[in-house]
Amino acid sequence: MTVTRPSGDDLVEMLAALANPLRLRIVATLAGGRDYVSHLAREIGISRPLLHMHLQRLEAAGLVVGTLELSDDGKAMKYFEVADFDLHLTATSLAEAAATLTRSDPAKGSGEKEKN
Amino acid sequence: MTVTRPSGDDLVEMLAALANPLRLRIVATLAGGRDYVSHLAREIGISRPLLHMHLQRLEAAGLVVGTLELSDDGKAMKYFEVADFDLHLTATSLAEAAATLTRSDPAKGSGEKEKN
DNA sequence: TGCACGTGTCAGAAAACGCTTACACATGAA
DNA sequence: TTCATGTGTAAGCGTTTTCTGACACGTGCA
Repeated sequence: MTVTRPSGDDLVEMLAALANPLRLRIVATLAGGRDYVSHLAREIGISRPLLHMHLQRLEAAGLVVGTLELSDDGKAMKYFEVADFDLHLTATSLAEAAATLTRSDPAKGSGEKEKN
Repeated sequence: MTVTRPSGDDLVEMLAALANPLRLRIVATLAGGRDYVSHLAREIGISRPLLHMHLQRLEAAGLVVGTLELSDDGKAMKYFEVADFDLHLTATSLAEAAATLTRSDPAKGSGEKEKN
């Protein structure tokens, strides 16, 4: 498996997505096999809207992938599975990522168009 | 360097500490050498109280270490340096960590004393 | 005595986050 | 038609996070 090397902003988003016990559990459960939203919600023991929100965050970070499929009885099911990521976090690897950060850099002033 | 393998709760705390552009930049700067709070605040371009708060979070997560020292002219200086960590994040490694989570486990009910 | 430098901490506001409840729509089966 | 299943989404609310500003204390030096 190749090591993922995201940009600074992307890394922050991925870390923020993983820095939550519920979302960590969601990824862990999906690591055991793909599942659809309603069933996964029952499996973990949380409400479906809440799971929906967390899955959105995980998918936005590129950690899980969702695909809308049609079951045999014609129902629309959204299946999720974990993406193929491999993050390596070290002081030096973080320094490399931080060098590519575009937002919140008071030192560089407002180089970019950052609607902070 | 040995790979750090924290518990689920500790991992969440470490990830939360890193999931912030400013704190990522702080770690990156400290990776280039130890520094004391006031100087580091000027270096990064943020206020000292704000940096103080971020350093507290990073230290609580075990990512940086602070030591209070006395300079030659008798001033109390708090020097910070990065800790020696090496996190490896994979779907399976996250699953292992998630298995040790103690908080927010609706499936297990409230096994622990969790003042949620 | 006053200024410059270091430390720490507190109060308050704006924004983001986590969660519940309720609503909308679709399908197949009783 | 009604129920059970699946989907999505919006409103509301309490908590946490993030940040500024002001205060406290200490030392050395002009």
